[in-house]
Amino acid sequence: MPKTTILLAEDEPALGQIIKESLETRDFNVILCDNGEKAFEKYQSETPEILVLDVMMPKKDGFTLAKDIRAIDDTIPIIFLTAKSQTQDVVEGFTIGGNDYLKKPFSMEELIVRINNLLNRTQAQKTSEVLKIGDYTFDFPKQTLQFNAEEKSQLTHREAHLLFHLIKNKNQVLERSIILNKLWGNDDFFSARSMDVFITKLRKKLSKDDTIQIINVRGFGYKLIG
Amino acid sequence: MPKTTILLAEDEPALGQIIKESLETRDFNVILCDNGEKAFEKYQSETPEILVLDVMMPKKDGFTLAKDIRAIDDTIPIIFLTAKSQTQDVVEGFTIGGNDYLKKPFSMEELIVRINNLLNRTQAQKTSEVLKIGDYTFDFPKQTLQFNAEEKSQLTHREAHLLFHLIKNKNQVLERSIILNKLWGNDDFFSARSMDVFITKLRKKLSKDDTIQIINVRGFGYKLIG
DNA sequence: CTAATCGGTTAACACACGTTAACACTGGTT
DNA sequence: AACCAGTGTTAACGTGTGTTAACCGATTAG
Repeated sequence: MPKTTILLAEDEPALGQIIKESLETRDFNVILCDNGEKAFEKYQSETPEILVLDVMMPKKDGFTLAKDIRAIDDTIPIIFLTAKSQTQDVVEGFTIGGNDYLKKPFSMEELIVRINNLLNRTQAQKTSEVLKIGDYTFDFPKQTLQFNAEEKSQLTHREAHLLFHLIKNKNQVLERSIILNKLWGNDDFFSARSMDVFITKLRKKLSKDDTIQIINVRGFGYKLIG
Repeated sequence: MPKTTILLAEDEPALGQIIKESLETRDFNVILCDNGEKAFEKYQSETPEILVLDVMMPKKDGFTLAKDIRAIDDTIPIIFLTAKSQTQDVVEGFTIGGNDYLKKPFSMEELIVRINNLLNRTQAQKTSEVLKIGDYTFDFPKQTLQFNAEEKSQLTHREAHLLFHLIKNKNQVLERSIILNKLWGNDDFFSARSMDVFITKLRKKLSKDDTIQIINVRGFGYKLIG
């Protein structure tokens, strides 16, 4: 999974560096700018997934910057960092529309929670992980498998993950060791036998559509065709 | 109004006493401990509203102490007192979930301003914790759950806390041990079985909207989807 | 051809989790 | 003091999931 890119605009160097480093330990990719104009340039060149903007900045303040970016992109989540002197109603005007704000001083935990909230919300609306394979519909997050308009059947956690990887690599050979390491954390004898059992289970659950098959490639892995 | 209780952990006796006395003149109730272990005991027995922790202490340092307390309570404000002015230490403090930090030497005025900031802020944010999940509206502070426009049903304390964490981690797997340590304070057999009961209760109360589900991930935890 | 290896299938098993009810504890009411 | 309602824990029993074992056929190396 590629890292999520955050554009951070904060003019106070020490604080900006602290936030940047903390977010990087949480596996985000952070671009730090110390004024609004630079931030606008970076927004266009780097296409970040989310913006964290200090309100008071030289050259171009956070609200103006947000307005300019909103004119181009009206879905990207924005979090404002405001000093305590900002009046309540100015701030609240901007909280409508997928935005959020944080009063300084704030804890990193709070910021991270809000970033994740906004990312999840927009992600859930963008790409729900519903995959189609033959006459089946597979909902990975809900772990359900539906044949045509028949009743949904519930898959177990392991079944769902295994099927997910097979579908993602449809019509290609998926190596045994790769699956084993991803789902079992190792590729020893017992895990391998366990996986065989799950392949059997999936074959059974996918047997209603005979155009799709899980084919074994001896010594290498499996290939889902359909 | 009852006095606000501050837990102060500071190993240098002279400094600890000065801070304690000046805070008491500002009408705070101060518990002073000279090491991290004592502080943890006092935290449990006295339930303070805010923590002021020296980073370098014998027995248990401030960061470790904060980590242990955060496992139980993730809302209590924490202020770190640090002699080391290096950025890395500050970052570590923030990522644990600390709310603020002060570099030594600092003025009492600074400390008091920050204490008041954090107390006001967390109070203000606690009252607005209204979360949406599917067709339900969950009011965490009021412990109510409402389906569409139907009448609100009252949740118990445990139910509300468990649901809160599930919603905060919506569409991600929430580890059993994390929930158990946060809500029960341990993760032994009996607490685990107790939690199972509450999961059952929540599933029942959330059953009116069948797009949302609490899915179990065997051996890891639960995932709220919707 | 034979032995060795890999994978397929089924069943047995251990244990994590689900569900319900009984129980203990608390705080309030009469 | 006796009672009651509400809350959370413990107990008992049932179900589901994933691992292991056993047995088998298919494929391939020697």
